[in-house]
Amino acid sequence: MNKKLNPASCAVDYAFQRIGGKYKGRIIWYLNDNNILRYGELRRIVQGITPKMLTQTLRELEEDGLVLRTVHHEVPPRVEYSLTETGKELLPFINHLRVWGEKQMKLEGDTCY
Amino acid sequence: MNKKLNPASCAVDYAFQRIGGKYKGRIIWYLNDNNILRYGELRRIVQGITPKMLTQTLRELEEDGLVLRTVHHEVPPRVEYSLTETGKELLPFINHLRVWGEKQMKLEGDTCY
DNA sequence: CTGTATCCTTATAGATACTG
DNA sequence: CAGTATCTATAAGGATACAG
Repeated sequence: MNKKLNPASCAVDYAFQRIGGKYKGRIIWYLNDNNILRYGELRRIVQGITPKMLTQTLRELEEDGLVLRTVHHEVPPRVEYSLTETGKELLPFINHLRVWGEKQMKLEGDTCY
Repeated sequence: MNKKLNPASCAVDYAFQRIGGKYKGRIIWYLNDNNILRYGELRRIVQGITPKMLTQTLRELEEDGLVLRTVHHEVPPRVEYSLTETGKELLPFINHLRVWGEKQMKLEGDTCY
């Protein structure tokens, strides 16, 4: 352990850790094109996600500098999420991956549930 | 459950499932540029991986059509792994992700261990 | 509305020994 | 050389109730 990986492999691992996980890709994708979404909107759009996972995922994305969290101190409270510039830099790749995924799914006859 | 996701989010999830996991990104990256690597070579290069995980990961990549496994029936046995055309289509994505990761690591002052 | 807290289940990965 | 098998540990995710 604690052996030095070569820089290339290390960065690949690093990036996957930052955008891996069950919901991060989807959330980044939903926030594309300067979408600004509220907590409740994300909760509906990211179907099946529990509040715990949504909060946890958003916090990680925020700590990693990919997502901006804006709190409006109103009653009832309003919290909006959007992509940072760093997060937006990932959009072309997410999109590339999405296109690849769609192609693969067609080849395999898979459907989305 | 069993609700239909919209196609875009579905494909993103699909793709992440296919290339997620702790070692898949690295292995795909190591097999770039038409590299052909033997089991033992991968075992050395993917530092810290156990034979169980290496085999498991390679099998999944093979089943997903990203990696080609070629068995040479010799003594001692020789098994070579390479990227399929489908797998090669992911290289730009992996590479961009790697560049992004390197940039982020520099910003944060992270190092590779 | 936007979360937390707690407990529980499942998925993923690691250690180690062994085989054709 | 290229794996398997078995067991264990840890991480990730899910269910549910509740709070500011």
